[in-house]
This record gives sequence, C-alpha cells and structure tokens, in this order.
Amino acid sequence: MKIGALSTKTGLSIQVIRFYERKALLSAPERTQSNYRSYSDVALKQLMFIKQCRALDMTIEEISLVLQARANPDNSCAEVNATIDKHIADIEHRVDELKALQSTLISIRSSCTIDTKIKECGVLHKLDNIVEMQATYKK
Amino acid sequence: MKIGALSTKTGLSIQVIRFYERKALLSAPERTQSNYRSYSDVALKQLMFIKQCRALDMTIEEISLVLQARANPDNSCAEVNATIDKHIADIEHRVDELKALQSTLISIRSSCTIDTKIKECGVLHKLDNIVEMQATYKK
DNA sequence: GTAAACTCTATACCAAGTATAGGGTCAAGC
DNA sequence: GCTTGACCCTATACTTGGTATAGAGTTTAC
Repeated sequence: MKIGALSTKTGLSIQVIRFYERKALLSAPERTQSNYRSYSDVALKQLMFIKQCRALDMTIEEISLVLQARANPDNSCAEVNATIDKHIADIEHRVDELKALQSTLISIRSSCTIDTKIKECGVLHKLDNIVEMQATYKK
Repeated sequence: MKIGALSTKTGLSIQVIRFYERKALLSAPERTQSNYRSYSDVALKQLMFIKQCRALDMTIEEISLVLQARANPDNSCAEVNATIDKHIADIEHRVDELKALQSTLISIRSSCTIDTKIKECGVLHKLDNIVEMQATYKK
C-alpha cells in the first residue's frame, strides 16, 4: 500500500503521515525501487491508533510514551494509566480556566446591552479597568 | 521610559513588547539617539489593555479589531460587542468539546482499575477499538 | 508518446510567544 | 581612561501540530 491509499484508509492527509514519521510516531516503512513508501496493514493499525489518541487530544509526546509502552506486552501498564490520568486532569484544569474566563467575559459584555458609541461603551471601559486576572494555563 | 521599565511596569517580557510592535498591536515608539525605544504613558496604557485582552484569551487579530474600533470614539461599538460575543461562543464550544473528550477518556480509563500488564490492559484495548470520535475544534 | 495522477524532498507558513547570537550603549567605580 | 555590568538593538531559530507550496521524479491510462 502506497501513502495515498493509506491516507484514504485512515482519513489522514499524506503530509500528516509523513509528519508522524518524522516525529518517529510511525516507523519508517519499506521503500519501493522508486523510493515510494510501502506500507503494511500493521502500519495502518498503528496509524489508526495514533489518530484515535490525537482525537483524544493527546500530544505527540504522550502518544509516543504510550506507543513505547505498548511495544513491551509484558511490562506494567501503570505508566500508560498515569499518562491518561494526567491528561484527564489537564483537560479538567483547562475547562475550569475557560469557564472562569467565560464568566469574566460575560460580565464585561453585560456592560453594554444596547449598542452605543465607542466612547460610551461599557465593554471597552471594563476592558480598560479590570486588571486582576489569573494567568492562563496552556496545555 | 525605556523598554525595560515598560516591561517591569506591565509584567510583559521585553520580547513580547517588541513582538506586539511587529504585529502592529502597539505602535512603534520614538527612538533615542542611540536607537533605544522610548515609551510614553500612553503606550503603557495601550499595553495594559492588550495584556488584559490576552488574559481573556482573545487572539491578536481580535485585539487588533477592538483597538481599531477604539480609535474612533464616535463610531458604533457594535463590532466590539460582536467580537466579544463570538469569543464567548468560541469558548463555550471549546468547553463542550473538552467535556466530551474528558468523559470518553474517563470511560477508557475505567477499563483498567488495577494496574496489570500491557497486553492485558483494558485502556490500551479500548484505545485500539474506539473509532467514532468527533473532530476536535481548535480556536 | 504523452498527459494525468501520484510520489518524493525540502522549504515556508500559521499562533503567540521564547530564546538564543552577536553586536552597540551607558553609567559607575577604580 | 578603562573596564565591568546592565541595558538595549536586530535577526534568527525553536516550539506544536499540522498545512501548503515548489520543483523534481515515477507510474498508469489511453
């Protein structure tokens, strides 16, 4: 299977597949005589696994950890679970932050119910004055 | 006031201040004879406004829009309000997505309560199989 | 034979910064 | 007068997870 077929089967773009290879998420496939990548069904499964993890918003680094762990069937899965637990906690953290942000924004927005002029706009006045704001956490 | 003092007063790094200037959020200041940036209190206020907007997770493009609007005191503030409304909606959307993600992750995680071996780990089996997943929205 | 469709590498771009390298400038102390 | 340290300058590269070219080679269909 060449990269175009793999792209169609996985729904991932050709560039993304090559990108994952560069990031060592996907092992470099065999090459044909004309230097085309040639994939097996194992690569297809690997890629679907990666796609699944990305859909769960795991970073490439996290996926890399899980893939490494998965390579040794007899090892403990504690690390995998820890990775997932941390990821869940990260998301919770981000949700809390966004909610706080949102309520601040809603409060600001409520200062201008009928559209008026810039110089009288309560929203702009509030934006000028509120200063106490928590640092934003970025995952 | 030179850039170091402005950095201290705003709590923004020197690089970020120069970055905002390049992005045309902050207008280019006067220069001393030795080519040092020289800021007025107007620039300080402008920068605090920008910081405030960034703390609300507004993009540089959104802030740019608001700053442009703010420059014409007699214009309507409808656009500013629309920008804020859209931003609030975006955040809500993102929160919903993250919550959906989180419940999927929690469900996956529940498949392996006692740490076991990789090959028997329910989490890894689930990661292999779940495929129905919504596209992730990125702001 | 040739045109379309496919593949290759290498490079640049996005957001919103962060972090250097390699210079120039300024004030204080000796 | 000269050095040291703190400050400033521009330009460039790096980050994440991709996307989008350019310019070349290959394969397939007619």
